Amino acid sequence: MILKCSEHQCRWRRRKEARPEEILDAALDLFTEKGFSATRMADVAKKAGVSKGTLYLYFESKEIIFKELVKTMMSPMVDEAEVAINEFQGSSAELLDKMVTGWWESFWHNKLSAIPKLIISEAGNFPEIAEFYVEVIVKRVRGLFEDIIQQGIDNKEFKACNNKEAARLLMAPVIQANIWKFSLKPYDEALDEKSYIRLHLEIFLSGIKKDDKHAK
Amino acid sequence: MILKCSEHQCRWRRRKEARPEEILDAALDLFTEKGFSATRMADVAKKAGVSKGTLYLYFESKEIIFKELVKTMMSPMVDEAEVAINEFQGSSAELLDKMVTGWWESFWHNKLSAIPKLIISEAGNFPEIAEFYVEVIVKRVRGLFEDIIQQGIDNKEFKACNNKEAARLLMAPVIQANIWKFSLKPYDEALDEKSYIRLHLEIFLSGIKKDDKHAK
DNA sequence: CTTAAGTAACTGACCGGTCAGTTATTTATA
DNA sequence: TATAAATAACTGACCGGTCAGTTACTTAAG
Repeated sequence: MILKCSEHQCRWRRRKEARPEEILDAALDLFTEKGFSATRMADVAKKAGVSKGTLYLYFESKEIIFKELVKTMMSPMVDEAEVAINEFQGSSAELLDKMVTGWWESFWHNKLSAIPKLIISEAGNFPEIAEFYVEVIVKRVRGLFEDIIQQGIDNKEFKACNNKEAARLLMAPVIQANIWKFSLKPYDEALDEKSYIRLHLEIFLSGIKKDDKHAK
Repeated sequence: MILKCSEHQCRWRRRKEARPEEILDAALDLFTEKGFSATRMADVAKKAGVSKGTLYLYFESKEIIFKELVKTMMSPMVDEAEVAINEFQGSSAELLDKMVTGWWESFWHNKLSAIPKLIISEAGNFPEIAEFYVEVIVKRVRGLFEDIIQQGIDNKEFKACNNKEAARLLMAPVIQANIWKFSLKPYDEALDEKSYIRLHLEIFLSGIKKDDKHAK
């Protein structure tokens, strides 16, 4: 019988397939905890259960690891949002509500929610990553909201207004809370995020909807 | 006649009084441009027109310089806001409008507006600074808005709602735009900030005001 | 089946460069 | 001259990335 290393005691195993994801996972955890610059490749290696040299067998550089995180792990989330919108039946207000509540919920509980704060923190020193993130994530997500709002304006559900500005305004409290979660939250007063978002939607939707025609 | 250095050519002059502010100014510029960690003390020294050693005659460490920036330059802005509120005559909605527009305007054009993004970026690695900032700036500013909103609720101008959440919601788009300005702006679509804030106030105030009693 | 030759995944000591902070020395000024 | 202010050379720790060598696994000949 052939005895593989896995059935013996051995210093390491060959696991070519599993390494990249394990390395990305370890990197995300450490980037989240310490930020990109302050994360040491030695620590990533240790957390991923490999040696430092192995990291460079799979990724050219620290920066490439960061970029790969955005590319391979975040983009799929936007795809999901797109699908959800296309399948939706109902008013624009209901769709916005569903999107914000849904996106919020799924994003808030996902490890990846640390990425926006990371990108913002490091944008100055890694312009390429920031540019990539804006093109691939920011503009796309915002575009979804812009379209829904424009639709609401067209069908007289919402007041006439600049839909691009409105989309940013709709997202701002969500993004703001997300960034806060990964920066000042430990030092600040607690916040009930669900209740916060519910109030946001109440105020925002009430503010953007056409006045009832019987109102003064 | 005694000829002072200033009247000769000389390698340097004694300027004990002027140094601290010049150093803080130089540091703020570089922190804004590169972030805290990526800023080199040698560059701060060069920009301030002194040698690296001189920095340490006036400040114990790089971190202390950062902390001092917040302490001596940002706090006075909160004082101003407090005064403006106390002097104001008018409705709560008008006061909120004035505060957001005014705070926005003055902050947006001030060098110090780079500090929030800096703090958020470095909060993980410099908890002491983050804690200090939250206590001295964040809670105080938010408190001002909380009070105005509560007043509006009490005098039936606003709907009953959680004033702490509402205060955060009012500030979120402003802070969000401020952070964006110092991170993703160079890579993102342009934004007319004045118009953006005007729309925010329209939607928010319209959303939080008590419904007209003749409305359905 | 056994095993020796071959391959590629993996390791970890090391290197070159960087940078916050220190100190021996020089210079401006009272 | 005395000394406070400022300099510039220096130190030592740190870290991203490299590479010569090691080991797990594969394969093919016997």
